[in-house]
Amino acid sequence: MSGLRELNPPQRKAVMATEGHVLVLAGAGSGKTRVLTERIAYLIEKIRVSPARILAFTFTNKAAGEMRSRVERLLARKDLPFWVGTFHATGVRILRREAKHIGFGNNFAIFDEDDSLSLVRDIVKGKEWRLDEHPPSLIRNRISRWKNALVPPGEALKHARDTVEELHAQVYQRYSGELQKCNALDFDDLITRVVELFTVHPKVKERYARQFRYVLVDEFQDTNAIQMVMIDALASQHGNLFVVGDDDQAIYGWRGATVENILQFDRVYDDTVTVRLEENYRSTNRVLKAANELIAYNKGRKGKNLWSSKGEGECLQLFFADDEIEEARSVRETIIDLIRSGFKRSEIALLYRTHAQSRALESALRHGGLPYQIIGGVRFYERREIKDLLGYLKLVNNPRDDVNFRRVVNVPRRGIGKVTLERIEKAAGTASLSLSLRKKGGLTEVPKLQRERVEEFTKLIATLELMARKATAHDVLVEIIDRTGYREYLQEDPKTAQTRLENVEELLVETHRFALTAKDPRLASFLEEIALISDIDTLKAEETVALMTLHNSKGLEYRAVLITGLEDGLLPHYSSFEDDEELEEERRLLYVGMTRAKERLFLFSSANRLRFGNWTGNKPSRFLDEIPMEHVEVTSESRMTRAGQELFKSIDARSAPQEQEIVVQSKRFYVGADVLHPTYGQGTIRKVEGSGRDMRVTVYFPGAGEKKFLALYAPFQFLR
DNA sequence: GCGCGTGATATTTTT
DNA sequence: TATCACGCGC
Repeated sequence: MSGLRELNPPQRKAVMATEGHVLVLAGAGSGKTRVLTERIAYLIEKIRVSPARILAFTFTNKAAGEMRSRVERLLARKDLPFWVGTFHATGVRILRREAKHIGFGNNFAIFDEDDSLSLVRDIVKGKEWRLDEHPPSLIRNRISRWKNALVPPGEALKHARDTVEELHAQVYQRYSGELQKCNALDFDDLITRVVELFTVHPKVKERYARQFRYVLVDEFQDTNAIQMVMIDALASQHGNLFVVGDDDQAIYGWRGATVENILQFDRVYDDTVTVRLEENYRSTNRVLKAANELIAYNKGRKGKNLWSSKGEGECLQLFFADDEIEEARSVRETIIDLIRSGFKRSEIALLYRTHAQSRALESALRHGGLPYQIIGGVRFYERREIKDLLGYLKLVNNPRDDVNFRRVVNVPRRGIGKVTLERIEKAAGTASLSLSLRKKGGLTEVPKLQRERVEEFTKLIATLELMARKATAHDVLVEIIDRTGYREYLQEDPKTAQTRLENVEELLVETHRFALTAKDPRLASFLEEIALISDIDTLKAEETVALMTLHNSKGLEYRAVLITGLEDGLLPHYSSFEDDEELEEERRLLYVGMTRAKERLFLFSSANRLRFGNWTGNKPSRFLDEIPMEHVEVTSESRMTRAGQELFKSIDARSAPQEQEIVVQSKRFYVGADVLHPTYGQGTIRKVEGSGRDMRVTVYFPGAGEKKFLALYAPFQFLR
């Protein structure tokens, strides 16, 4: 345990406060992963806790894997049986054992977003509603919200607030029935069903709560209400709950995450010990100060001030471009310069607000011959050909999966169209499609030719199913591609054939790799792995520049970070303009991006952008006004562009102490604010009078008494 | 049952 | 720009 000595005092406190409720407010780069791993190691080695009695939640599978290997390295042991995983993965783990209590087989399938959406779409179609009048994604969202509020399908109708919602409630009811029929759970179920299980079967809950003597949660600011219920249940027996988070990095409010979990924690558990980690080990002070000043504009926060002993560092660089092509070009040149000055490609990240922005950037990088990897975007597993093949694999793994039956029954085309499918459904009644077809003689209404085709398909699936019991996922996939003539089918369209075939090959490589490395190489295990995989989990340790959204950059760090698209409408995004809280979340998003940088931070803003094939104009992000210009160098190229010239006028105006600046700054002058004065030291604002240029503040300094200042010229630093 | 043309629509972020 | 639902004609 030599690691303990290397921790700073608050970190050590966080590691060693093993009993009761502990809330760690961990600023960006303050070593929270370190604290988590040291704490687990400490529990196992010093407190002598059996590893199986420790449960840790992480935000991604990748983080879970890293945490496990770091703990094992610390203790120089292998295969420690402590639980670490995402909420979803942990939910699956529990539900696999307890499925019978909630009326499912323990071999239940997991419906991904797409399966679940298809099911909603099928239900809407089945009701003969128009898809454009009843958008499946909207309904799916509504269902998700009901589920997360623990409203069962039977009661949704009562909760519906208008006639449209009443229709959605009908879909919800049907949707639940269909899931049951398919022996499948959707993403929401993986958590809500655990909570339901614990409510209906307190004995089961008790068993788990007794097992887990210590529960730890990372990225606590991005947990939602139902996850909190799950955490609380699991920690209910021993009451040893350790959560780590940073309210300034909460970026999943739109997904139902609530900072209230952090803000209320010490009120919910009155034995809470709070530890603050404010020393940053990641970034230089320029980066940190710029980020601190920006985030200080947010109101709803606990407040903290990060500092670093890493030295001043280099200025941030800001580049204004006329359009996104020029922006991409300067991104490329910046990266090339960085590499020339000794940066490795893998030490550089390129971030943006929306996936759509990656196009221009990718093309510039390709032209510069710069290898990159892109996280997310059009995801591999969402491509048509991959979905088809996975559809087969899913159906083979779980013949009750009607959603994937419908997806693949006529792919490649085998003459089973709409009408035949309807007849199959009618004949099946309430039974699942694939299974009912295995009984002879049901399809009397289907013409002979079609019936033979259906029988052939049924036989194919049954054969593959038999095979899948022993064979690897890879072998089953090879068989599917062969038997269905899937390659030939893709070749029918010469325009897309090549890329699609390459994707199929990639899937084959993927399953092959899985067959060689996985503990259980069989189909079910493969499908489970890919169901829970997240974009960021696919980030490979390669010598490439990483491209990703700001959301995906959470938890990562890079020597150099480039953030593009600092424009009003993009960052902050349009959708947040109306709502202060959403605007604050956008600000946090930029804060998260900025604090990923260890040494160099580059910001890019473009005056024009191509949207749906039309050029549209954008103003520079309002957040740029909130980053103090003393830490920022506007690149000389910007002076050359039209956009840059315009902007210079406003920046020059801004750097002179004028009305505008005071308006922006004024919200920082309020009674009770702590300030630091170069000669008088620390003080507190007692009084604020007037506004704009004439604003006066009275400050009380313990060493020097009360002093009055004109806010405009007050040489304060603000403390929190 | 299938293919094709047309027009509407999308880009916010995702476990 | 790229994709997809829809409807028509074969």
